[in-house]
Amino acid sequence: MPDEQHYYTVALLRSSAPYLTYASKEVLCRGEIVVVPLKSTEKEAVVLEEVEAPDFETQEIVSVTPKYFDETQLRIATFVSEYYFSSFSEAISLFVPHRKSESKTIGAGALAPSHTDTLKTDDLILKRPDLTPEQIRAYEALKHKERALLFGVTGSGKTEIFIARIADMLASGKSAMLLMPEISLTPQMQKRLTHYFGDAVAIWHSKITKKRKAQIIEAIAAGEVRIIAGARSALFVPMPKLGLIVVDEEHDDSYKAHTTPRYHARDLALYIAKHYGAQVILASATPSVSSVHKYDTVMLEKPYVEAKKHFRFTEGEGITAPIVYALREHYEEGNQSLLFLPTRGNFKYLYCPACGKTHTCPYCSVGMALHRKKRYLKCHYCNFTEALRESCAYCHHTPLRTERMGTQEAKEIIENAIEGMRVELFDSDTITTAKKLSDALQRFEKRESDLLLGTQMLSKGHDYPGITLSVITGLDHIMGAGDYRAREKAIALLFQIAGRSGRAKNAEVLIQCADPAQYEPYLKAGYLAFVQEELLFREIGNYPPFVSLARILIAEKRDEKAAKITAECVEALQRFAPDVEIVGHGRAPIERIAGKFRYTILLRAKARTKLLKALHSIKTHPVRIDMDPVEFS
DNA sequence: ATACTAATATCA
DNA sequence: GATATTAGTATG
Repeated sequence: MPDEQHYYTVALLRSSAPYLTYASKEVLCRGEIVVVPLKSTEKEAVVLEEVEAPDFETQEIVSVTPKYFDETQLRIATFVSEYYFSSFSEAISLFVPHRKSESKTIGAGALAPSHTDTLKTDDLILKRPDLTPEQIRAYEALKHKERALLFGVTGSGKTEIFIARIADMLASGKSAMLLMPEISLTPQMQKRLTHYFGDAVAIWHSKITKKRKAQIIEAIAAGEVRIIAGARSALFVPMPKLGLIVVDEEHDDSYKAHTTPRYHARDLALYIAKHYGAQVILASATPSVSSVHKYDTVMLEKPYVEAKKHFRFTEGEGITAPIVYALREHYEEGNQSLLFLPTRGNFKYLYCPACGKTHTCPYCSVGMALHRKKRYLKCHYCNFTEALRESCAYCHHTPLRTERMGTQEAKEIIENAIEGMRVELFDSDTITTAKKLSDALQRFEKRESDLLLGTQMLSKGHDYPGITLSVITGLDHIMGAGDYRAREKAIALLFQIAGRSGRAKNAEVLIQCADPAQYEPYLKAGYLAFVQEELLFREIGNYPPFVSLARILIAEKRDEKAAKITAECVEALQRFAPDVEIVGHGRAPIERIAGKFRYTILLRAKARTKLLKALHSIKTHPVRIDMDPVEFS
């Protein structure tokens, strides 16, 4: 083997360059990661296949690393690149490579996962949760299903059920994966998992250090770590003998990646599980409309504590008198409350009362958010920042007013209105680190604060004990977003926030909206009743899960160029009618971001394959393709 | 992706 | 006319 010259096509990692061919004296295996010279630098690349000597000049690979992707990873990456329209390189770069073990030599056959039978079952702490009769019923119902949706209201004990299934995996020598939508949810879950499984649990997400990740990979290979739990990226950790993937809070849109490849971690989990013969459990108190339609639902009905909830409605915008009254009432009774402000309404904008203009970003067609504390204006989309101005840029009128309610402003209003009330801000501006999160929650738990005031973050599954009042404002903004998922988003949020209160005692939920009739029926009938009704609308209106959608985004510096590309794509796509329908095309809701003019085309098709075929025909145009979009701005 | 090159705008 | 900025192209 030593002196012969071999040639291999490779895919550069973290690059969209085409496959390149390099020479090697050594025999290389498909999937091995090598270092290759490119221009004047060196890059990591994955070996694809051996080829005949090409008719152009080739360079020698620099070195072979001890890392490799297995055949399954390569195949899943191929699927991801084709379905989500990325290069193969971008798709394979999602995966965490295996490490070659010392004992194995390089050569054909050496790259199969080398640790299929090295899992340690003997010295493992194997505690199981005690399940209630209702939990046992649900556990038995989903035990033998290849995939299932576990539906249970907040506090019904879903977690114990999938922990029981994880215990089953460990007992039978398999491993398990648990996905959560947010990094901020991992500490709580880690605590619970560690209680049952000790060091067999590892947490994985983008904030885990390189060094720690290397340790984890080592521990997985040694069979010590058997459960990987974390955010989206945990899905790409190589787990030998994978038997189960749990997707907790499966309805959460955070599972959709917002950089290429724009995969949906829940959907991809189902695809990956099929390759490994693993079970999938999707869990949520507000399951997605699509999942209810697609998968067998296992219900978990009885909450531990049967709390009575009283729902009340109020009109208006921002912090109104009825909201203050309710907060004061609960405060004076010595209870704690929670107040939700919508993320959209969370930004204050500079607004001129004389000419009516909003101060917009010079590069984007959006208002610039006002950060009053630091006295500057910032664009939410491109991060352009400028000093706060006193007079209107257009008509020089002074003073300027602020529009919409921010958390900071709401806090001040409430603190001024209610003597002594201690408000804990709980939004992504304030809660920037894990420490700040746990501190805030701890202060609340120790009753050093009386009100949790925040945005979207409040709807995620953190544990807030002792809340007797939940106030939800700005639901109409979400309901009015105008895309096909607006109703689902609004109703799910309502149920999530409502579920945060009254875990321990009877509670009140105050909902600020224009039209209670849009919400009230479901509060009585339950979330699944809403989903069933929504499914009827979706079927009639031709929306997912009855069709597949794709969104094409065109963003160019020159408006005419963007318009031209859009028109060309529309023309090319029209040839695929009636299999593929152009739902609409034109300027994007946010017309300009970072100086680029934006257009979108929305496509719909009954057959996914037809949709993919149409989209692959326009791949040559400079466009971004978003399959199964969850955002439409 | 990114280094390199051609094209075009900017400036003394 | 030289230089800075941008757009386009090939990379093995």
